[in-house]
Amino acid sequence: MSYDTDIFNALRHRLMTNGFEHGQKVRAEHLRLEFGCSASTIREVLFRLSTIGLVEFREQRGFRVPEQSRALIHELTHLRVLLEAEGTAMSIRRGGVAWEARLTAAHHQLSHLEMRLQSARDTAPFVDLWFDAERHFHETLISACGSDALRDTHQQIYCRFRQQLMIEDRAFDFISENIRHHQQILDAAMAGDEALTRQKIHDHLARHLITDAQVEPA
Amino acid sequence: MSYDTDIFNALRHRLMTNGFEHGQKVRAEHLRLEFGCSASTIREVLFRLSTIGLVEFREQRGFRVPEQSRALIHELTHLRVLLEAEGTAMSIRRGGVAWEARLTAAHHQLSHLEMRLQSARDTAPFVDLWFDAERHFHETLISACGSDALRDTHQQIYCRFRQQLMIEDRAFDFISENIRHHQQILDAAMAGDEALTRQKIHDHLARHLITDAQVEPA
DNA sequence: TTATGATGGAATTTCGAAATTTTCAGAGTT
DNA sequence: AACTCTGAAAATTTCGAAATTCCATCATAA
Repeated sequence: MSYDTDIFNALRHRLMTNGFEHGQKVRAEHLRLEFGCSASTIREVLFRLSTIGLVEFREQRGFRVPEQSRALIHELTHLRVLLEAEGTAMSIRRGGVAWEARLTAAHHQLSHLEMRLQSARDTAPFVDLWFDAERHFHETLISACGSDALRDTHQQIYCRFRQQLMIEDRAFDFISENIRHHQQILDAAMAGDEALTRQKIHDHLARHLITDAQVEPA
Repeated sequence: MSYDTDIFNALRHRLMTNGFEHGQKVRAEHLRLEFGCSASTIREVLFRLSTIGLVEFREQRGFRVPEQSRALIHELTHLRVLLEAEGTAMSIRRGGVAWEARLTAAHHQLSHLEMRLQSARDTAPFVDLWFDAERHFHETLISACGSDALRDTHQQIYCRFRQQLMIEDRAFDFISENIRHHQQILDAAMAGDEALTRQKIHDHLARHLITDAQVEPA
């Protein structure tokens, strides 16, 4: 495995979880020391991350983590619903039993974790696990869509979405809501009901959308 | 303007038009000589292009232009329809007169060019102009959608779509069809009919989709 | 003839440093 | 107090070269 790809994945993960603060400058010089490689290598990785929007690049002023923004969260959520609903509908049509099995497994793992989270006193040690399980469930939803392009695009948007939410969003505040949503998505998908599945995916993410009421508060 | 960005745009344009053949290796060493910069600079740019899918990267084996593939064209078309129809519907809702004016202007330029193309003996000198006009029209369609994230994503997909089509697709073979399609999209959008506009955008791109009949030819 | 392995040239990846630009703290001015 | 200037420190961008890895060619052997 090459250096480049390792560092890319490490930084991507850190940017999606809580390794950086929004708006913080990402100093290539510091990362160079941390990873023990040269500035060029770090720079390559940061450019790659900037192309998918995980860091912003300004000439002569380096890279920085995008600011958190309600409007951007709304945009990314909208795109996620669009891509995820479409991909899941395609999976329903062409996934077959193998996909249903994988989806059931992914949901089982996720819901098991969420149950434990619900009754845990200290949720901190679960955060990383939950993060992976939730992502795996949503990736599995679209995994049988048959379009790598759609999956890649969805992954880009999902990464940015997570990055935007990470600090504000306390996963545990909405655990019981999430459990219900995930169950509904699973049920609708297993029943082969495309329209209902689309609806449930939308409902699951709807709280991140800005409604007209919020834009123009009477 | 920095070197990096210049080279990035130059290569992106070349990859979208006809500067490279599908599957061809992109030798950083050669580009280094051509652009008169160092290998690292070229490498940075190629990594950025690889992140959006315009070149493929394999460790220790450099970069190459993606192969042309019917399946990929189908996937990219599908995504384009999804994003462009959604973005245009949003533009219809919130674009207002300013957007209508811009769209009319973009369409006028495009159709004027297509008329001349239709009657031209040698179409070669028009290709670049048509390329820009067509892209401008489609970008204008979604320009008032209010979501930078959607616009960025659409642009990525559009670039890859163009790259896949460039060699196979002889623009002039479908000029009269395109003229009709563009007119229908414009009319539906100006009439404020979201559903019809979505339909017309789909129809416009439908010939790049693989139908069931093609997949399983009796 | 086919397969295997060696070899040299070409392309890649990474590095460290030089050149350029920004940033920031503090001195001086209005 | 607010503003500008200045110079040093820090960060960036680019470069050229060293180290590594691939690839085509050819020689050798089964």
